[in-house]
Amino acid sequence: MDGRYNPGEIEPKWQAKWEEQGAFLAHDDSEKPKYYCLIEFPYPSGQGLHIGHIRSNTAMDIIARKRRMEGFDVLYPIGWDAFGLPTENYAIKTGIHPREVTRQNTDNFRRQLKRIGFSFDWSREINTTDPGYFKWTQWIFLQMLKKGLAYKAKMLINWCPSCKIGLANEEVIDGKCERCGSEAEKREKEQWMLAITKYAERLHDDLDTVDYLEKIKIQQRNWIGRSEGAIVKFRISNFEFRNRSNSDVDWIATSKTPRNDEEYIEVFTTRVDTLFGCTYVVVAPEHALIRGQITVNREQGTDDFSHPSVLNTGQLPSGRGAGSGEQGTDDFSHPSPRKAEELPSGRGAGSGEQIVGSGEQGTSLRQGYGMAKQGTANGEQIVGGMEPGVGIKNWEEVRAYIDETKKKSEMDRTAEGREKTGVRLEGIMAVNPINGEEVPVFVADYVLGDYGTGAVMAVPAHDTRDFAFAKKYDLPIRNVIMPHLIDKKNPPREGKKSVERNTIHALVKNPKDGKFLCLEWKNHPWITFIVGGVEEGEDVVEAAKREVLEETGFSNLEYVETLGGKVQSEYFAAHKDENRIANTTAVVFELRDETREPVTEEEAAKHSILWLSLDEIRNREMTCAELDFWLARLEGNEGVFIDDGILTDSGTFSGLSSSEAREKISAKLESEGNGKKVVKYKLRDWVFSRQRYWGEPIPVVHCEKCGIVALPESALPLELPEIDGGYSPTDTGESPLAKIASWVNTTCPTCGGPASRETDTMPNWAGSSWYFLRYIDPRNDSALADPEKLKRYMPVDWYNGGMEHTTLHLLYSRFWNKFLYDIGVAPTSEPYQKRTSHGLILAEGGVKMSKSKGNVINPDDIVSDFGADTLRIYEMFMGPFDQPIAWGENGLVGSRRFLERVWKLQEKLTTHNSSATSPCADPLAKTSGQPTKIDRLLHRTIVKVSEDIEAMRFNTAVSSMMILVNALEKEPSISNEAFGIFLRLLSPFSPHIAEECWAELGNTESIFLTEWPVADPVMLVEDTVKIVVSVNGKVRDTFEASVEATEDDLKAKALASDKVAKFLDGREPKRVIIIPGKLVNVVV
RNA sequence: GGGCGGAUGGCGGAACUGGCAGACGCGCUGGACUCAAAAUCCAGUGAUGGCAACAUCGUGAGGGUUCGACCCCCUCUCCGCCCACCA
Repeated sequence: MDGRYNPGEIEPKWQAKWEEQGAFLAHDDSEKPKYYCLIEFPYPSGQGLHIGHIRSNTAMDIIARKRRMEGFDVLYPIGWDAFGLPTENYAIKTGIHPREVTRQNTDNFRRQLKRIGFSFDWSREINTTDPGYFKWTQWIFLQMLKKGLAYKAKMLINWCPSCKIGLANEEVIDGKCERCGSEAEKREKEQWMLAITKYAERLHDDLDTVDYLEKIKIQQRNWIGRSEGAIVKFRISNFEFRNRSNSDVDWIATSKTPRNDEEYIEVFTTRVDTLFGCTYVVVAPEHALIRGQITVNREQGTDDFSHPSVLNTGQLPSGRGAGSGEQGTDDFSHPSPRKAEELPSGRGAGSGEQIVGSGEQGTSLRQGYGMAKQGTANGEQIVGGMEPGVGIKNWEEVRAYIDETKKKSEMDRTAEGREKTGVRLEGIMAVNPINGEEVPVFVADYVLGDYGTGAVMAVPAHDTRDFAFAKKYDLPIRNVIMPHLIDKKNPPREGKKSVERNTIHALVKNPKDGKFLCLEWKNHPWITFIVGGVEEGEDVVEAAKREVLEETGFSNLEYVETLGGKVQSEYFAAHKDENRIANTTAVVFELRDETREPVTEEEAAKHSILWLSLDEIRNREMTCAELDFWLARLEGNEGVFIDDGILTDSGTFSGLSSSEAREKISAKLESEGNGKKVVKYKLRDWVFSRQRYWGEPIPVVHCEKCGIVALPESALPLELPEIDGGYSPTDTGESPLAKIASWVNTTCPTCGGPASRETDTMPNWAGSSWYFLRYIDPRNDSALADPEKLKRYMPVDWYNGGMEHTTLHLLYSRFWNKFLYDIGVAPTSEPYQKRTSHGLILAEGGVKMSKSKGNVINPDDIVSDFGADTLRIYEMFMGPFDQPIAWGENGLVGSRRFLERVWKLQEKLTTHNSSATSPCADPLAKTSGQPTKIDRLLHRTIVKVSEDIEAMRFNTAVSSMMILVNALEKEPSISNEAFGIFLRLLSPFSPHIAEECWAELGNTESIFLTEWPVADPVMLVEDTVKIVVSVNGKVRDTFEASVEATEDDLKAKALASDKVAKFLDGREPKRVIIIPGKLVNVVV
């Protein structure tokens, strides 16, 4: 060692050596077990490497380096997710070819990453824009097309009328075009779709087989949105057929359902237990019943119930002529894309895409439309059928409503407090199959056309949305679920008989002072409202009035309201010596005057009258289990009870719990052909088209004769044509590719006739959906990757990335991998064994770093000023890895000082630079003799650092190394062995300084070829421990004790303490709690 | 509205499974070195009271469980992220 720590000198030196030695290459033929570390490959933006990239890359670099030292052959690859909007926009602005921009940016990123000293296998670098790469992206698309997972459908896209281009969702800010600020519109366009919904169940269930952070699993599950429920068929009465004749298809013949004059609305519900409370039915504006339009490409393949979501008569053959007989027959409990040969047709609307602003950090896996926006139109083509509004008498009004809905922007539909609107369909009624009751039918936009069946049974008593709608349109509210309570004060007693009764609580208010009439019982310590039973067939209000009169004599009451539905409570009725199951209705009255009739002596003997204000009721011990419900409802929290409970007024199902009732009611419906249990997913198919230049061309042509024809695999890669100048999309919203006639016009691979190329390109999620496979065999020209190599490396053992990618990217890539697994390409069903996430690095002040704010930190500056090792260790030390953290320069100084101190430790080495052989071959070499304090600390540090790395607690790992260095500094001398062990612990964090010091120790071999230190158990055993003595839980003293000290020893020693004696103050300890090895607590 | 996460000194953050709150780092204060400064080193650093030993208080607020609570339970406030009329 010569003098000062100079990272500017040693860092490039070691980087060059490692590269020269191929130190971090993965070996396909290695004997060692493999370990595949993956980070999300960056989008090479013009802004250069973000400080956040360094944090996540360093974390995985630490794991990769540790794994190598643990004897694994590690694959830690890197590449570029280089298709994407910023590059394209830059090209539009400057006219520079995106390929050139990409080249410059990747060069810069590569240079920056290499300066940090990451142990990437650079020989496997990939780039999604490289034809040798996207050849296989296109190939996968063709396989999906073959298996019927890729299809075309009409979709709404965001459209800027001023810029005349389609906008990705992230380009629409608050409903406006990001660039020009004009209001974005929706425009219908035919789009390529990928049927990810066919994999919904497996994507959901297989999460059980992988080791992802729980929060990631939760997000994935929520996104997939599995819900169990039931389809219920409501027959439409008064339905009038019209206009069958003008259909150009024989829909009757192709309709799978036996035709009769009954038509149905099918609703999806998760709460079939509330079916008796249904007082109307609502269909979405998009629903076929009111569109009255027959559509194709609807639903098929995405639903797992036996009937389509619209009128049975609406069924028509799909556009491909496959016949709608197929429709609905797919059973997706075991989806097998291998079998799915038909083009599944467009269930058009997609789910809400969320673009999660990841800033420039994290990775580029961030663009595109993602899954389609919710609430957009179904991909439908009108081919004939009924005329609009069949059977609907107020069709004009209905159509006006629908038109209005269409005009509403996405914003309006979700903003403005979401007041519910709708129109009743006059002339038709729906029949509730469980009780034969006719209920009205509405169209309302609070029902979504693309979820479930596009129709709901409305149960206002038990659904807040239905409730709001029912209130507004004055529809009946029927309570059929009772909350269930057990009275805690008088719980039911075992062995007593149970009696179920309908009861009332009368809440009688005196308008003079606002107080309520209560009863104070004489033989029991009770205060109650006026309580009583409801006679068979008696009206609850009448019953309540009667009870008030009988018990108190007040006779002139005005009925105010009934407080929601019944509440069931179980309690022990001491005055009757029996358990009661009381189904209680609360009725509110006001006194018109204080007229009182005489009360029988018997009643008068039982209780006396008490007037209590609401506050008193709340504070006094009322004997009323239902009190909380009554108070809430009195205060205007209307009686919508949305939880599970006990059924009431539900025919033979009354008395069942909600969950029992769901089973039994759906079983009954199914046995009668009126419904069945189903599972639904919120997940929508993936909109896969972009009207952009800088993406993978979709490798199909449109032939006048043959329709959509896939390119043969031999024609791949289909490369982008050169464009002079304009990379802007066309005025029509088509991709810029559409402008290049020489490229568009081609011949059909099937018939040789004229054909035009598809001009849409793929979203840049495409390239990132399978890149982890390509790393394994990145130069293979004849296959996506060699199957043997795939088998060696897959699955990815550890994949770390940002939470912003847990829904879209993670789901897309799992989907593609599963598809590739199904067609025999990928060796594992799940691509990633383990997934963790990092927190973002924010700018100082906790805001996002952005060019416009001028608060972007350039890693080059930090490396120049402090060194890569300092930057790395600081980013690990600054805070918990999984939490967002604000950047601050302050801590950097401390990290640099730490490395300086490490450097200086070399001066204390006992055998400085004296040996050419490796003095630290065996990490446990020096465990003989009496372990010193330093030995023990060293070995504890080995344990701490090892464990912390595995748990990604890098901050505390660094802290424990600092503690060790602080202690080593105080030693007069340090053994080479001890220092060597420490260097190995440090090496994954700050590899250059560790390697340099290691070489200075006289080692000729890289520190990364040594083994990861293992702690000697002997060194971890302490012979004395510090025992804390507390009195009443407050620490008063401590003492050293042997680890073998018995409880009695500890107790005696603790009680002998002067300080304890002082706090005992002569009193005898009541109790002494002894936790061996830790503390003694004296209780007085 | 729903889900997830968070709140600890002047600051970033520690605290295993309920057992000495504030590790480690930054900053600050004092000292050493220096003509001086930087760098480095040493000591101190939660608040309050006290010359001090020491005592009391203290982990967003309020309750509870416990011998003992940053940690578990209940209620609430605030912050972040994600989703959001999903039947």
